[in-house]
Amino acid sequence: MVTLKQLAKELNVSISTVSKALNNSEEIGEETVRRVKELAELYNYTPNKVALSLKQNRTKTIGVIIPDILNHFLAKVLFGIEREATQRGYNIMTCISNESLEKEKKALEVLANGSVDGFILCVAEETQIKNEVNHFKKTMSQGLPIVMFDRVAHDVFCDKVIVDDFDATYSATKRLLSENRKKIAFFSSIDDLSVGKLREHGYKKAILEDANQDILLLKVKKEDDYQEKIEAFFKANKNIDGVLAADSASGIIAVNTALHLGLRVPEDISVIGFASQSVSQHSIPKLTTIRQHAKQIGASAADLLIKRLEKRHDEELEFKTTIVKTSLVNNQSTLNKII
Amino acid sequence: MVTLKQLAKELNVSISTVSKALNNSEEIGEETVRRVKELAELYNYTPNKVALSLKQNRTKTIGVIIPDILNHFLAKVLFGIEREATQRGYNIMTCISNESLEKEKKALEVLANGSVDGFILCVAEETQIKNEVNHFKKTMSQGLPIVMFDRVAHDVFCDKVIVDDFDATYSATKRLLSENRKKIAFFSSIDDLSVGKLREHGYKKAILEDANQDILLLKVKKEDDYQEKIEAFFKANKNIDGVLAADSASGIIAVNTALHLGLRVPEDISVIGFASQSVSQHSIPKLTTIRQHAKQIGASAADLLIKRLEKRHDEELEFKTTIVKTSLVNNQSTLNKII
DNA sequence: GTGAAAGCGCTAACAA
DNA sequence: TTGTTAGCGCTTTCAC
Repeated sequence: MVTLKQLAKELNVSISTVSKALNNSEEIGEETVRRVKELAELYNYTPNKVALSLKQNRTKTIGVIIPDILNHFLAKVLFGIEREATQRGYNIMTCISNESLEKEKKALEVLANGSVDGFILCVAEETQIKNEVNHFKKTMSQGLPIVMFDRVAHDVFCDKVIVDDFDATYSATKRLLSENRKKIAFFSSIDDLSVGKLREHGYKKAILEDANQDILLLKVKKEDDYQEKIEAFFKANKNIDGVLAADSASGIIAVNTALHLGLRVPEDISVIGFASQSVSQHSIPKLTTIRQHAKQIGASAADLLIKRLEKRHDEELEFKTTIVKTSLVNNQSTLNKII
Repeated sequence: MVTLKQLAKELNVSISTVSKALNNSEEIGEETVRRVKELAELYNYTPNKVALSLKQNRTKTIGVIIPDILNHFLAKVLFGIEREATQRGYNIMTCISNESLEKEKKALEVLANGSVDGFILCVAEETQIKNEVNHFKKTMSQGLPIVMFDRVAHDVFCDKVIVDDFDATYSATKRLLSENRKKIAFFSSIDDLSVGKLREHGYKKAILEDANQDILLLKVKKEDDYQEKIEAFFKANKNIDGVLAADSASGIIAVNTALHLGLRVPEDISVIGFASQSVSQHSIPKLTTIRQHAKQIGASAADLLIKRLEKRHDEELEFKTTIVKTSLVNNQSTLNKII
């Protein structure tokens, strides 16, 4: 990499003259500016990012901590973050916590040494289970803002971007009820997560308060064979005519299992799941899905953080919680709406 | 962040003493070392990463350029890269090229200003179509090593990690032939990619040279409705009894479509696809899949790059191409092997 | 055993 | 209009 020093030497001017010329300072003569810019162009000069960061005490880099990059929703949020950040001149450093509290702490520490200006993160499962928040507070007290998305720690005051999980499953369940379904089950492999709990509550509210039916839960563990579990559940609970699936896999597998058992979808049984567009094609009929608008969640999170990073120092900025509404994409695993 | 300066002031010693004490230099007295370390501990001192980078002229950061983070295979490679890098004390800056040559160039430029010590990347689709390689060469000539994985540019001399795509589809096709299949089709939505071409060649070789059957290709575009296309293809080409799917979606959809059309899988038709473990569960029977060991690909790529970054300056290191062998996971969408 | 000083590449206040 | 200087935080050589 060519430096200001080298340009200065070659042009027989001082370093600061070169610097000012390149930054279009009014101070420098037209002719000099021209000469400097020409040589800079020729040598493909770009300011050294590290030196700039040191000088300006900010890196224009955002630390992103994701629990699981293989989760399609989280990957999509990352995509949204990256796009928004890039557009606004920020880079992202990505760490994967693997749902582990220890790794999450480590990632915060490693990046809080001047590498990044702030964090966007989704709280790890273990962290949520243990309800640990000190590492977040500590990081923020060091002057590094945090934006949490999807799974958030309620006891931490920071910007947040969340999904209306409760409303989403509440309305989806009502949707199944409007098809006159009498025995609606709820499948989940994420009942340890804050969002998993919210989704379950939405279902329960609709079932108990609006329909006076019984709750019917299937909780699957990540290491289970979903197909086996779901098939066994269908066999143990006859006449299930509706399924609401809280995670991305069990909706598709529910449809395929129902078909496998000779049921007609959606005539005999109606299924709604949380899934991406691509995964919703993995069943015939295609799965009716709750879309979370992951990209927009990512973009909003990046926007909130960058706004905070770029506010004037004297300016106060209240912590904000943005709710990104889900939408229901009607495919063929449900009937046309009746009510 | 507390700095050496502040510690020095508080301890009434010089900055260099503090620095040396913290770095366990022999020069400094035992007692001083103790005092310094105590205060550093108390204030939670960590060296400023940016200052270190500037001083040492290396960032311990790897730039990763991924064409599509929503592609499960690529996300998994990223996972492997991140893990290996973290273990070895490196951070990663992630950019997404979105399969665009322009963005790929931009990402290289943006990060080649001192932000990273080297790159790991998978060539964008547009770049492969236009066969453009100058931006890679330019980056390398600036002293930034590149490691390419999966889709590589053959005209660029650098470290590479690739999959044995040709062998994988060749053997998979032979596997179908060994089940005595007489009409084997090849589904692909990635025939623009280097790996897509290799996979097609592997299939063709087995069909033409080993079986003397006819080639039967279905090429799907990303924006197509896969279900429609595949169903139409099955209807237009009766008696297909084997499918080899080159991308991650069409295998699953092939199984589900076959079932939907009343065929028995694997009795009437046998299907093999490229897919992850989780996606292979999206059909009943589960899809027999070619596993690419994405995590290991990522880990190998990171290893190659870090080795190069950490070699002594006088040391020569030849460019290396690592081939990560695929393996076939036998699920129930194929018969038990006959031959 | 400890400290002063230089320097990594850059910007900006101040001097000329 | 241009140059000198200080300083961001750190390591390291060289004096003391």
